[in-house]
Amino acid sequence: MDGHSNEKQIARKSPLIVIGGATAVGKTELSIALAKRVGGEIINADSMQVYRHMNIGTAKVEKARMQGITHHLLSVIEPSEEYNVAIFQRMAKQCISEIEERGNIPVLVGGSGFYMKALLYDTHFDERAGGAGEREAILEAIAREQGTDALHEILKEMDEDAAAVIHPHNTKRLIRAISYCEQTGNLISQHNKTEKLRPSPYNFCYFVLNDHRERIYENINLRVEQMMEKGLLQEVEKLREMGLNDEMVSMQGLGYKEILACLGGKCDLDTAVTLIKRDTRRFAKRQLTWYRREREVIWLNRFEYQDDNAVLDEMEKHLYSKRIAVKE
RNA sequence: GCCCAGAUAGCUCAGUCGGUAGAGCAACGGACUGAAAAUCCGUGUGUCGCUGGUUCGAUUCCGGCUCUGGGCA
Repeated sequence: MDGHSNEKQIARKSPLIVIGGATAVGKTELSIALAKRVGGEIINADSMQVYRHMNIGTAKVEKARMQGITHHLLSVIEPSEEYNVAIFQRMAKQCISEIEERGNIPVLVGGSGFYMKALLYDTHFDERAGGAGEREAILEAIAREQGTDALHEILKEMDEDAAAVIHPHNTKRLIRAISYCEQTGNLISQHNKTEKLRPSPYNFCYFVLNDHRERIYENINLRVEQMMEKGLLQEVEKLREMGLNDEMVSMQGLGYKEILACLGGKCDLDTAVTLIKRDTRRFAKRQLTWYRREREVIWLNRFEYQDDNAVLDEMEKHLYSKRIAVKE
């Protein structure tokens, strides 16, 4: 392929800027600054910031810090409502087309790598294989009564390749694989194989903001303290009064599940805070593992730059080379 | 100044009747395709304070030194 036709192809695809990175690394501020520079609108790719009434624990941006930049998919779902990758993908795609109509650039920002990947590579989600239903409940009961190995055996009968890859203890994965096969008649291993090869429909730049691990951990510890000062306890109390409990997906968010356990008398507040810090650190580590595996990622190590402006300059260089957000 | 105890993983400690070492917590690595801030898997990461001596061989025994507790002056 020669340079000319390559350029033509790039020009045909929709532009998309993606910013990922571990929690508390500084994505929010940087993304707003970039959006200001390139004329962007931000789409939130965070599985917890979508919920309403969950502001302190999710470190959601306040209106004042947005500097006039439009943010999408923030506080748009009730904590009792269902939300997952497929829903996120559908909503985010809608956002992208609206942003394009306005002549702006979509900037996908968040820490949920799975969500970002689903949008970026337009992963196909079969409508027949929905979320948690009766079948899932039955499979869960089997796991409880007969052990997860029983589920593994069931999957082995249906999809040997999937069974070889999913660990016998990973109940969630096993249930998903089994119900996918049952509901669609297809093999999940086959589905994953084809989705992996799907090219992105976007002309994108995928940035991952990073810093020294120690620095990230310091930020996390500090941020959790600040959350407590801002009234995380009261926020969770309010959610509890609204009737939310630890069964709900939204209440499995970091900070929420620990405080909820504390309110339920399972531990004291100091222990809960320590656990939030530790679990958030572990989460950051998992996020990094995810991004490390992603191909086509542009790593931005904060410690290699003078300041945020230098980071932004670097980002613009990459955008320019892809003909994204080029100013005439 | 003298006496006693201790010094082993990032932390708290165990142990080796002399054959280069574990436990808990913390940490680290990985997987992930409709719960993803979820779920699951894997890994000890160490000059056994320093320095001489005895010994085939010392983290272990002996001497000296340093540091940290506690006690007596």
